Amino acid sequence: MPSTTGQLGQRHTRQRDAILQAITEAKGPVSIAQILKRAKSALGALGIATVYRTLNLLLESERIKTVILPDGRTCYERAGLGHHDHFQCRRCKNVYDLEVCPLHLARGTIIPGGYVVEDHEMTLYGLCPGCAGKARAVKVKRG
Amino acid sequence: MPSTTGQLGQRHTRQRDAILQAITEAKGPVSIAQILKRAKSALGALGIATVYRTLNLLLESERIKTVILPDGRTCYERAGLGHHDHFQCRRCKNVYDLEVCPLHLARGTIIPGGYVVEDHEMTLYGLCPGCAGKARAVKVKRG
DNA sequence: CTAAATGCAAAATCTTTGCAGCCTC
DNA sequence: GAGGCTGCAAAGATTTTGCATTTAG
Repeated sequence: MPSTTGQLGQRHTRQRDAILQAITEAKGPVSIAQILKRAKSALGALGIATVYRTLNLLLESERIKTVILPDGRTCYERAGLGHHDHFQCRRCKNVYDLEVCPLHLARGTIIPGGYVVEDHEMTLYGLCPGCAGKARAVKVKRG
Repeated sequence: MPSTTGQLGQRHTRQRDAILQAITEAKGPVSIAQILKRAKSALGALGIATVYRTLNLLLESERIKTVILPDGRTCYERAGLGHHDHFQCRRCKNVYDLEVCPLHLARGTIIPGGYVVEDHEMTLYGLCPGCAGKARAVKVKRG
């Protein structure tokens, strides 16, 4: 008799643990390569097919979301964070989640051109706190 | 003796014409598939490899730019338009260039979290003027 | 034990490249 | 006419799928 738990026959494995952890531990969206690297270091070995299959499972069960950055990198982040924009540092290339949305535009606002705005996705660029500090230090050193 | 015109031996062909035209005529970024379809209808036949090669040439000579939308679609638009955001209609799925940037944030502003903002890329979502009109008409019809 | 998950390798996509023939200039 | 351009098909890169083996429950 088939299971009726509604769990769609999902099992708990070391691989799935490590993959989900690699995503949830990050401060922002992470790429497949980053996920594979992190999870591999925790497991020793891990097939790329398992990563893709697990990501698709996590996407279907809405525990993670896909984030495609403007540079084309496909990344993943945990779901349920609510709306937030992203920030990519030009120096260290890391991507961070922003806590505040700098765009103040109410849902339904009509902007020039006659577009009715419902939503947006944005990536900001510049220097993250760490790299901004380093850049300042270099300037001071140089005089 | 090799050419010294600096033109890197670029020739004017029907194919390149049609491809560039497909991009410059659009109201916003267009995908490879759209470019191929439009250019093909103007030429009769066109190899996909020629499209890719021509796009890379146009990118190198900075006559077009790549735009990767948050849904992962790789599109192209003509260069030299200056900063602008994009708007994707949720109804007709078309992507338009916006004339005004709704984000008022000066270069160098430090936002919560300590990030120094230099720049941004944004895609807004909602209804384009045409689809907003149709949506209104449907509502009226229904009472 | 049983069915699901993994890992390999093969398949399916999308993009790039090599090469023979074609077309600008 | 010569060299760049095109189109085909083969090669790469990335993601998905099939199948035998392993493993969770």
